[in-house]
Amino acid sequence: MAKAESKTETARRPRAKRAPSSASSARPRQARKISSAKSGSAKTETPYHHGALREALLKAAERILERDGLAGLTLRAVAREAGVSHAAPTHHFGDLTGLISELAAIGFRNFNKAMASACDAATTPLSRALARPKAYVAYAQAHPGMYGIMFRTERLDYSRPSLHEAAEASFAGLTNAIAAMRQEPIIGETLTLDQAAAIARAWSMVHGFTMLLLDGRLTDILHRLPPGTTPEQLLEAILKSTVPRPPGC
Amino acid sequence: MAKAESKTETARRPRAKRAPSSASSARPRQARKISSAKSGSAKTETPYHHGALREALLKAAERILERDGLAGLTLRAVAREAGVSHAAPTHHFGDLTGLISELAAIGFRNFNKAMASACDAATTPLSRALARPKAYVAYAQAHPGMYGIMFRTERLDYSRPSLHEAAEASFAGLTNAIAAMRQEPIIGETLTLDQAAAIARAWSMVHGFTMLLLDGRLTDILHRLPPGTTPEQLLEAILKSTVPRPPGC
DNA sequence: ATTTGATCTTTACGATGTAAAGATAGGGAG
DNA sequence: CTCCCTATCTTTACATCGTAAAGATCAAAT
Repeated sequence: MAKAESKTETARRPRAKRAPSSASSARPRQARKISSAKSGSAKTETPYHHGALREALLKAAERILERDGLAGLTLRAVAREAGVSHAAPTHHFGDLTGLISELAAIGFRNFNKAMASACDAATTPLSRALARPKAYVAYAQAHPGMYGIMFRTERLDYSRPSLHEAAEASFAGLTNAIAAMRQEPIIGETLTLDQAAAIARAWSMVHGFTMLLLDGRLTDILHRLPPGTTPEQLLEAILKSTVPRPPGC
Repeated sequence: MAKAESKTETARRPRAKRAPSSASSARPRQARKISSAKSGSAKTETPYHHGALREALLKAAERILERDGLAGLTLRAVAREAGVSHAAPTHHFGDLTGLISELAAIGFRNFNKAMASACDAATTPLSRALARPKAYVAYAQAHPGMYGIMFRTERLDYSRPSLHEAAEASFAGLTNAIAAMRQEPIIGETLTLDQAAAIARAWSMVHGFTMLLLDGRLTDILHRLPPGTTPEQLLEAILKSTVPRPPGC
């Protein structure tokens, strides 16, 4: 650990220890109150002392995740990035698990949105069938840290409604896509073994491919293909050899 | 963190600070020197002061991994379990990454052994085709902590020869199995897109299935199947709908 | 205007990884 | 046989982390 951060974490912010009314708008924090440079427009976008911290922390966490990766995402780092004390997040998320879960929920929502819009944009049946898994992998490649949060779980609290709903929506989208592809809607809560196998197979394959790709375990395979072959091409080759399954056979 | 371990880590072992020859065989350590209760058989299995620590640490790490899971596997916990000071592992593994990598190498070797013997035991072509993936998932279910170490990487140093070789052997086994199944041996270092797709698809599917299963993300699907359906049955259904691929079609 | 309660900061504690310096033998050089 | 050398292990120290508890601060309600 230790990332050459120096600065012994104590005495970071001057904070004007004992001066209740020194310069009226002394603005003790610096990283807050940035939007609406003009004074209040009767809407108080950032309520000065509190209110926007929760969103600010989530934004900061996402920024850290994209900049420093999963290892850099600590409670204290998030607080530092947001310009507040290291214990501030506690009141909003309770826990590191809480913050990560809430962040993962955001990730799932964006993830679902990306897949849905990719599906909508497709025209031919074949492209429709390929659109979802391709969007899946594309999202993971574009946001590896977020995908790691979402799936390399361990520290995720699914009892939180936001996370539960977002992840559930993701699973429902997959299930519906498979059902639509097989022209065999799902009845009630039960599944036939065939249906379950189709769903689990599709999910396993795409998830496994994504994990192996992000972990760099497919580079050997890619290097043994004609130079310049992209992961997307490999994925497409995999999908095309699996997806069709014409009624016969 | 904190697992109710109390004991402030200082002043753990009496160690007989200043008594060079108090009772001759004072046995300062307790967790070492256990084999060969009879005195030395001219072979000195455990060289009294050093030598077997490396293996002891790896054993301790594996024990912790199976008992407390991935979160409990820390350098200090391993040292504690082995009955040595918390800095002792440094000299043998250099790093937490070093220890985990070495442990993962052992895991890969056992993993490969399990799959190979499962393959050898199979008789019919169909069972041969199913044996490897089933053994794959079975190993992961039996040793989830170890599988996590091996694949939920992040802290793995593939430049270590032991890990590199063991993981490479695992990949080679998969590749050979696919090649044998397609009756189309691989020529040289290059792969056709079809071959690469077959390999990547097989690996992605089994790995993805395993991850989702270990993370509990397949329980919903399993609960919507006839009660009592096991993960193995689901896996078999998935494989049977994928593997055959008869020459036509 | 005073109190109240939510929000944020300080302070503190145990745990972790890692580095550096001190102790301890096992084994060779003289 | 004695003495030193080197690998091995222990102590000590430090920065960081998550988390809990107590103090400060401000918006708003009474």
